Amino acid sequence: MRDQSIFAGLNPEELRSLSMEVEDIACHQGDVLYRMGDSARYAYTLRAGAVKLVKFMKNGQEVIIRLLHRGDLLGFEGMQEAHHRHGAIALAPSQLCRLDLAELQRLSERLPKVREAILQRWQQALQSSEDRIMELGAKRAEARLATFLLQWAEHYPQLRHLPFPLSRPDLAAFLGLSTEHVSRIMADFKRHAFIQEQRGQLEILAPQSLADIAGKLPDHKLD
Amino acid sequence: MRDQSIFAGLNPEELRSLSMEVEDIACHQGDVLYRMGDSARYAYTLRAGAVKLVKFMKNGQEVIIRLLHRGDLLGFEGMQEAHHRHGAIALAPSQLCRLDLAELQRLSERLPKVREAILQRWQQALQSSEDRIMELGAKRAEARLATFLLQWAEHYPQLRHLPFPLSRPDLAAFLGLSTEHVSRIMADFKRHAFIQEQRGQLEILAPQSLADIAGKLPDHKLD
DNA sequence: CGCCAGATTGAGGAATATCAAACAGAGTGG
DNA sequence: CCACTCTGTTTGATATTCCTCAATCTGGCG
Repeated sequence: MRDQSIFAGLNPEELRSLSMEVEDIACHQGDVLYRMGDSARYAYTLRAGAVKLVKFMKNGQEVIIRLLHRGDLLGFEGMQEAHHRHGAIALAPSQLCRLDLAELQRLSERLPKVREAILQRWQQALQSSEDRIMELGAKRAEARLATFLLQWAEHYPQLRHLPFPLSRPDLAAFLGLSTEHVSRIMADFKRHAFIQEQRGQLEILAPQSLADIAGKLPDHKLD
Repeated sequence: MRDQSIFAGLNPEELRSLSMEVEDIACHQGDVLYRMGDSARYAYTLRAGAVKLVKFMKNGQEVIIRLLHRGDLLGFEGMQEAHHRHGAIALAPSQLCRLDLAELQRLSERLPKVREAILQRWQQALQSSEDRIMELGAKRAEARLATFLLQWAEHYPQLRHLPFPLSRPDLAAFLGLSTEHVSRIMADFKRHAFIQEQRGQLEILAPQSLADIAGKLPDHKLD
């Protein structure tokens, strides 16, 4: 993909060569990797597929805290806290590497390179959370969705036949909107031929138009 | 405060004893510590006062990414990135310690304790960002504001005469609302005698009522 | 006293949620 | 191969939340 160093210090081969025990895991759509509050024994790297990190509000409403793609890390909060801070659920058939947190801890104390890699991703996570805060705090539904679609596409080399395993409720839980509203906007985007969708595949037809909407031009309504 | 270890590994005395150069800095309300995009030479610890980290949208709208209190760190993104990711502005007269990032880098490589301390705070920052995502994504204005007031109060030992240097636009920029809406809700809270406000000081009169609202009980309107 | 910036209030409108109903598509059993 | 059901999506009508714009108010300060 875009960044070969994406696994630097944390790719399975390298870790195994350091006598770290790395378990390969495959899971299907909907599988729960861990639940929020579970005591944290393992961390994971996502090798293929997609995973959502979720929390729930008191009333049971689900909120998606982060979406993970190939190369992302999850469960690493266990390096500092005893329990997982979110639930992790596979959105699509996925492959992961499971790392023992205790071993990882030791390794990271010995190897600056591993430390660096973890810190790097941590930084990325913080960055992306802050971006979300801006999106949620300052943009309207259309703009949020447009931004999201473009960002999603960035994780793939092409604009056509993108894997898109998110349901409408998932999108809603990520964007802070109602399912119906998301559905309406997606329909709008399709009517305007900005995107196309079929059986879990997405195609970005008019990235520029989406980018315009994502920028939230004032008074530039769809129509 | 609540947590004596809050400066662990990063209090000025300790750092100085490690032959780290630590510059004490005092600033007044409105002072800019650094701007977004500035090349990052220094990091800071906030010893007293309050600071906001801000970003701006293309249209110029300000968004407050994080609010910092006594003991918080800022500018540490400079350990991984060359430039500051946000602007930092003092909300009140504040005192800080300025640390040279290069020195800090060296120190953290040598001393696990310092590393630990930084990592700890990083985790906290991520945690609080994720909490914000939930707030912004799933709660209504009233609930957001109520939550915020209670969280603000948590940073002080008492519920009366809390320093509260935030303007209405500041609150709005933090909560993702319009100034007017914030003003209305604050007025509501005062009318219901949940809070009281005078000259930059806040008093929480009915923490439980605020907590109820923060929980966003359905159908439990103010009235 | 008069002035000014920030805060409040009001009225109207836009954005979004809610509730209910219709719809589409993938299995499934006949 | 065709209904039939089930789940997820779309659509519609309506209510609510929130924003915008304009006007008024307040408190500090020259």
